[in-house]
Amino acid sequence: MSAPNIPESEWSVMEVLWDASPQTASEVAKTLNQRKGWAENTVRTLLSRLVEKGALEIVEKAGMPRLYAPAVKRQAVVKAESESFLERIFQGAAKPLLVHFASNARLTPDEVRELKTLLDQSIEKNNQP
Amino acid sequence: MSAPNIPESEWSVMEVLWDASPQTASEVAKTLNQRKGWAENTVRTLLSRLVEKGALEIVEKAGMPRLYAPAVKRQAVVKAESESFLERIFQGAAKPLLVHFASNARLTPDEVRELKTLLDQSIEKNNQP
DNA sequence: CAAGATTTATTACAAATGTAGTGGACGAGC
DNA sequence: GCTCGTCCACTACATTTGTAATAAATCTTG
Repeated sequence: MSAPNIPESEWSVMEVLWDASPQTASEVAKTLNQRKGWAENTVRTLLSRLVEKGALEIVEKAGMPRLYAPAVKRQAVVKAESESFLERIFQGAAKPLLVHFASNARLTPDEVRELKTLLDQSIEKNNQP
Repeated sequence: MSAPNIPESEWSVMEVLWDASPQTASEVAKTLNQRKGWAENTVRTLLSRLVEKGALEIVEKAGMPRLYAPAVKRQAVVKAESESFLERIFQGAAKPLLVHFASNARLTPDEVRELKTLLDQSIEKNNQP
């Protein structure tokens, strides 16, 4: 089951908790009420669904409201989502994807330099698998 | 409404028609039956939904089965999906996305060269907007 | 033209998603 | 102890998606 599937609105909840955790439901709700105008119960529902699918975990504290925290690393979910996106839209071919984003991105010269370095490293890695 | 939202299974249908069009429903169905094992009616349903949302158009021919053809360019939909993905997963920041895919991709030296060239061009473009 | 084959339209139905409302449990004050 | 505000669990309900089946219209062919 590795990285769970996280639809858009649940993703917003994860963001909040990846930013800072653990938090209580009402803290998360407050944030998302401001950001998205969502009702408290909406956020609570999303929290529950995320717990069910193993993306969040609950920290119980005697007498205190529960605290929620990510059970999966952002990195891992980003990776999974990225792979599925790559598969879906670019048939798994990374190059066209990179071409697409490289052509459309507005990057600073520094960023370009960094990326070029990364690309070079990716070759080296390929040579010693 | 520019580029319509196209979920995964509908995307498979689009692929078939972007590859070659126009085609009849049963032609598309035959292809997808092989690729995915889908029933004819499943494909017909997806075709209808895609017509409804304006992603496909029907070419009526007197006495002949209808032909379906894309009403939106692959390019355009790829662009829209890419933007939404970038927004959703990488908060709209192209660099982290590129870093992610550049680090994980297995690219040939030729591909790397090509991408580096593209990156350089992206800078030039930035300098004369 | 009747019967079967093909095409099209309508309907089905469960799971997932977006977005809450209701009602009960529990602790803080009056 | 009763009342009010929180917190939590359960329920709700429309849409979208995945995956078809059924029925109606039409074409083909004996």
